[in-house]
Amino acid sequence: MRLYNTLHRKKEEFTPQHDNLVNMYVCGITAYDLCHIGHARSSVVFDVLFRYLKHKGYEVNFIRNFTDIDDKIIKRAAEVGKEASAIAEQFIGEFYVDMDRLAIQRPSVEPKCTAHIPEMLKLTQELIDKGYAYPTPSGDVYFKVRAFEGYGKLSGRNIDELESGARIEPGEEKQDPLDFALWKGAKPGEPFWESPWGKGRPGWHLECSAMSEKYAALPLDIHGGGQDLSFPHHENEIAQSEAATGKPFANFWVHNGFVQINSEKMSKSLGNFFTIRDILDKFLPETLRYFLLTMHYRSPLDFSFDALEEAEKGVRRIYAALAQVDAELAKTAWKKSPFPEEIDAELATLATSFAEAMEDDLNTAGALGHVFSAVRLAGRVCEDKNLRKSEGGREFFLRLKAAFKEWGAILGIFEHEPAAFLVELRNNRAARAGIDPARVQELLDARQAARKDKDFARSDAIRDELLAMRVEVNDTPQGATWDVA
RNA sequence: GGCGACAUAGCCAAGUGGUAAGGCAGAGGUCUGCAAAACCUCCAUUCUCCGGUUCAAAUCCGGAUGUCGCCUCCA
Repeated sequence: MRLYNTLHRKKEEFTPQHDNLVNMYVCGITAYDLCHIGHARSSVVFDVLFRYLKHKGYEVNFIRNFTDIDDKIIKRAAEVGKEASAIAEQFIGEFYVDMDRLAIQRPSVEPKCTAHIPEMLKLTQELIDKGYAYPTPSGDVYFKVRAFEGYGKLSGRNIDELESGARIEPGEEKQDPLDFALWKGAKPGEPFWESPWGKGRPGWHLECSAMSEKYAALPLDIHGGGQDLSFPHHENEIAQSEAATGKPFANFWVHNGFVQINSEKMSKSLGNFFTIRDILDKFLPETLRYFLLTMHYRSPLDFSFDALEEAEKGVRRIYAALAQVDAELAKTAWKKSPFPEEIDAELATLATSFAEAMEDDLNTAGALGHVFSAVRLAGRVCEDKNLRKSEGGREFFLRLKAAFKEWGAILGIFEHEPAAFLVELRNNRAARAGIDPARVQELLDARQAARKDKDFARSDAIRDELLAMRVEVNDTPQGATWDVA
């Protein structure tokens, strides 16, 4: 497959170095608060990459860390009067709740920063020994950025440009404003670990370098994360790891684009901030996941509840088609009438196109276009009396279901039982619209009675009443169903 | 100020040299007691603008305009 490599700013053919094994490291969360929709995007993107690589037959060693000690965690802990470790544990738990709802598969390894202090001390010592780092009197250890040739190669910056923006904060003992902390001496009251340089804790960038090296043979095949992490975090990881090992750190750098609100970056200060729970209070996880996949992973994605509602309609249409296919397959008698080869051929073409889209830098938006073509194809067969009753039609339906099963496993959607999912989706929409399903059923029963008596005036009056509640009635041979208009 | 990304229909969005996927919305039709859903048909001679390269450009190059991001913690 082809993947966009931030390091070279172009798409490149992806091949792992060790035969069939893919080593993939993705920066995980800092556990100090609930996850927001940006975390959802990043998680979904790399989950799809993980699923797709496995689908292609690779053995994927997927490492995703937890930053469980950090300034923000300490600050939060102080605010609520808890231990930093308790805060981290709490929000790691909340993280899993959100990830599970979004059908994010668990990575192969999920190392925590605090469980790898010895590895980080060792790496820091190595960097000091090789002249890439220095301790300060107050117990900090800094990485000497100018000692590392190639600093800036990922983010496309040169060191002198960076110099102009950097400054030394009061109290810091850096030799150069560009230098960054590998180890931070503990301030009074802060959690700490013993080190050769005194009590302290690791700097944020260090953990990813130390844990990558521990859980994978460097260089990594893929290193991923949000676009904002490319500088300085990923740049610093490269500096640390390459300075220490003398080997390239990662062959492919993959960065997902940002979630924006009204074309602006989401941030707490702007007040345009949504947690995953804010969304899932109103919409099904499937809807959010589908929405996130309708745009290419590198593009900025504008989030709004209106856009989510539009995505929801797409999800509904796909499941409606799958439910109809299931209904057809539930029949027992099949005719020997001929089934056009073109339809089977078209399905095969769509499967190829889907694969091509995924091969081309994980183009899920393009792939979903082909999914809809399959939906229309299914509709065409379901619509045709002869086709849907034929032996060939039955085989077509089975092949279509198999295709959806495969696509669903890659994208992490379409995996629910269609009829049950449609009811769940409708109830979700009804709850949002403030509709009482029991009241709807009452009116539906009354309407059914009127229809039985051919009292269409009364039947239509009831339907108007329902419509006023935003309930849309759909008469089928099996009785009336409803949805939110 | 430095670096970078993006600009495709009413809206969302694929498409990186061969003549504009898909979704939502909209129009007409089939079906229906009438509807709805589903299905069929239609809906960008054109890809922000101006130049250039090429037999051929939404795609490559140069310029302009606009939007956003990074340069500080950030998915």
